[in-house]
Amino acid sequence: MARDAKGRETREKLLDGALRALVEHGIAGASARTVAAAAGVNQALVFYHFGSVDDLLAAACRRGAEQRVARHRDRLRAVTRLTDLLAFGRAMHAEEREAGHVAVLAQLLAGAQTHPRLAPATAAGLDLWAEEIEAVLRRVLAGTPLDGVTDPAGLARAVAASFVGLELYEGVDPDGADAALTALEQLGALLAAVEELNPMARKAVAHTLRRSGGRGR
Amino acid sequence: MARDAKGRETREKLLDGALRALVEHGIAGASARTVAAAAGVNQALVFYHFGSVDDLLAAACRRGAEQRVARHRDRLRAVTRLTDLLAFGRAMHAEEREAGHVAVLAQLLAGAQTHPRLAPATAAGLDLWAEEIEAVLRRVLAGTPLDGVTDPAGLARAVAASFVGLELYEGVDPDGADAALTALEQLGALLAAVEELNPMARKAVAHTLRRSGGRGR
DNA sequence: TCCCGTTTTGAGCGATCGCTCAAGGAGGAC
DNA sequence: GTCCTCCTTGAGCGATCGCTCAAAACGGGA
Repeated sequence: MARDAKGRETREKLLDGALRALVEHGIAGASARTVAAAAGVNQALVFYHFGSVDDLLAAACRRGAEQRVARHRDRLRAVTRLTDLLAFGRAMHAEEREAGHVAVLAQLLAGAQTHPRLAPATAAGLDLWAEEIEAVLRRVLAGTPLDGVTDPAGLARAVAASFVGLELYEGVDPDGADAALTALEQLGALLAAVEELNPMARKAVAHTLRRSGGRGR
Repeated sequence: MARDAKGRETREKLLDGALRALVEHGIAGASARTVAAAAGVNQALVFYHFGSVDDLLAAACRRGAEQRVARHRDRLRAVTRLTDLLAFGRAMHAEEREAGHVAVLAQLLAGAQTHPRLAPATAAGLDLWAEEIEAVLRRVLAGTPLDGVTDPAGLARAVAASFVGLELYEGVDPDGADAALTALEQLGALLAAVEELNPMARKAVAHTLRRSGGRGR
């Protein structure tokens, strides 16, 4: 093994171990010893390489979010309609669950409420997702009556936040979470239906949207 | 103090202290000692009255959800339009935040992923909210083109889950959470606009909805 | 070969964890 | 008064926490 590659490999092991420990034991059980055990290294290396447990978890959060986005980026970018976006969300969620990656970001978000050092990392992880979703939304909404009415950046954040909530929900009530996802798909069908309206009806919708202010409430 | 009222008062103090400790220290910091300190009682009473820390937190979760629903039930039931529902959500969230009640349910949901004893209580707490929201949705959606297209029970769960996600989001990125809420309000304006369409356009929307299947995807 | 900087190790520090326990109030029944 | 039951207390158990440290192991340059 090359000299300079040793420390780097250990860091990789610790980051992977941190994500695995978060899935398995939650934020409360992700201690230096459990993370190191999951990584197969000595627990003192957590502090040698990352300084503290919180800093390791923050780094793992960034890495986890990047990996997850990378796993699904191609399919997310292939989305062209709102209903496809929801179908993508359901499929991605099922796959992540199958692979045991679920709720890591949610655990870190919960921990960030009381561990200030985790907040920037979790916010960055969410933003990574939100930016991907925002790009899709901008493309999907362009030309529809919704264009210019809804803020794509805000909507993307809402979608990202909702997904975190749904992942947590699924952990305590899978059936309820499934019903929620189905209802959202039905809601997406409404938005898609507006796109498919005949020109006159579509014009009426657009007009009503403008008249209602387009700024909510 | 009457004989039978002593234990009951201690239990009340512990439940309140548990909620306060959850807000202040998060699920990871809500130990028997911190909860008892917040309640102003001896830590051994946690185990005398509730058996374990997890059982106390579960009871506090139920109580917290009930109290929160009770605090806002009147105004929630006064909601008659979808846009009012979102405005209510934003106002309730701001009030709860002001009062320091935010993210308790979110903390418990995160903890429930790895503490099986918490899962039923958090699921029940979410359901309490979802049922209130579901009743409002049934009333609000009745007679609109959305009636019969979207499942009110599932949609209510989606709303409840999304709100949990948004509370967590706000803890790490207040501006992003605010943008998300605004975007949702804009989305609500679209649904409201459909309600306000002229009869012909509205009929076209309803027809398109039926043609698109009404079951999502 | 020896040296030196990096990495790894296992022991151990003080603090906190969930929980138990023996001991002692504080009413109410008699 | 004497019980009896419920409630409360402070000490303390073993385990785990984040983190530190001295010493060993290792690999490359001289």
